[in-house]
Amino acid sequence: MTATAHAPRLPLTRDRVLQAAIAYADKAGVEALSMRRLGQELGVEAMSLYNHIANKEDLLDGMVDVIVQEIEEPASTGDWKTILRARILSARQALLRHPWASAVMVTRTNMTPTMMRYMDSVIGILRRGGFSIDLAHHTIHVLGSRMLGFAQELYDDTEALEASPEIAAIMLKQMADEYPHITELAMEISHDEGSIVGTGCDDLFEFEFALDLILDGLERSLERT
Amino acid sequence: MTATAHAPRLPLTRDRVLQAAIAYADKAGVEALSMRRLGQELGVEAMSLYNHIANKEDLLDGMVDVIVQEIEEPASTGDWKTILRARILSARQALLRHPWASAVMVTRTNMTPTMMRYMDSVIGILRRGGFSIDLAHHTIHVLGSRMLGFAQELYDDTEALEASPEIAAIMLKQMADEYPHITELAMEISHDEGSIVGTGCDDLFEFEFALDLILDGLERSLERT
DNA sequence: ACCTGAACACCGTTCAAGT
DNA sequence: ACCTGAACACCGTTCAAGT
Repeated sequence: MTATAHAPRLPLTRDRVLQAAIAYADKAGVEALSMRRLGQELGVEAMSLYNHIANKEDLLDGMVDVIVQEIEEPASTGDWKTILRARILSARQALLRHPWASAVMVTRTNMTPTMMRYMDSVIGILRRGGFSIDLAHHTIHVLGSRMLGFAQELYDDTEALEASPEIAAIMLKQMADEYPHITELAMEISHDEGSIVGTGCDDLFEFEFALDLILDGLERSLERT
Repeated sequence: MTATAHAPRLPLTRDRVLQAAIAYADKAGVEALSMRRLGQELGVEAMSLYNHIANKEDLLDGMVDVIVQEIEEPASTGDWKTILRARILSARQALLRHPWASAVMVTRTNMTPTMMRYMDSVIGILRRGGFSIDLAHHTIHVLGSRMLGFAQELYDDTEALEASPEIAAIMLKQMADEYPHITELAMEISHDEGSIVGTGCDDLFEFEFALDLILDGLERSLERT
């Protein structure tokens, strides 16, 4: 079999498998990522992958691990609040590059070394800032997934506006009766978004609003000690 | 609630399907819930279910819907903060009865009428408390999943202590080098938990700490207007 | 109107067999 | 040591056929 027609076959490695999985999830979504398709992507049978990863859970753990490694440590100086804020917003940047990542992180139950290292560094920032062990512990709970740069957004704001404007207008009448407050809020949002190019900016505003509210609250807790 | 295979066969209804699905998830976990198994549970072929639910997504939507309906509206009077706090802690109670519910909620993208009604009532509490539309909107983002009574706990506290005490002690030495802050925190927690019966109480403490920190922050935002 | 059998197009994973 | 073919035990979903 001549190999000239195809690219010279690199040997499979764990890293190459993870990179291919991430690239595929980036372009097709995680829900489309199966062992068979990943094998296909690498020019290999699905079963070969098991020589480099234990199983699909291990694959997903590894993918998340790579993303967390991508979080850059901003060279910020200052108090704990400034440093932590920069670190979390940096994590958010890494997450935004991989839209599937937050959904997968939520399903992880195994701590990976990279994840441990990240959490350890966050706790370190707090401890050096004067947080007691207990307060640092509570902070981890308060931040939750926000520590990694994503929030548990229950539903998308824009969902209600997905229908065509004419249909939306009719639905609005019905909605206004049953859900007056949501309707009121949705209309306000749709006004706002008309005046902005894109919605990414808005999301950042909401994320920072929540983050700062929490950081301010923590600062008060710290001062109270 | 689930009919045994020998009982006289009740006609299948959407509600009976949802109740059976919830009961099965309660006892076996959602990951074990398949259309085939649910059919089995109801003494029926899996394909019959499609006469009452559109597909599995619809099944999960319906299950969540039932849980949200189970959230009791506490008859609390007072300011927005007291009322909202009671409502969220009541939501937490409903969620605790169904350990799988929060994981499923996180994957929902379709708003159901019951979900809309719940969110509308929360926004209503805020608006009556003097929140502007914008601040009410931000509040939804700040609360995120906490509005429904659960937090995005990234990893379980107790995980590090799952191994046997002897092995844990050896691991601790290695861990202390690589992850000093996590180790310090984990040891503090293990001390605390030794003095308490069960951990459910502790989880409530963390939940309330975070909730109160957020509510206090919102109160300050409100006063600033 | 509701339920079923058979079938389709997938999954993750194993294991003996090949190179 | 790594890769493959075949197979196992599952999935969700469809559709024509039965009652």
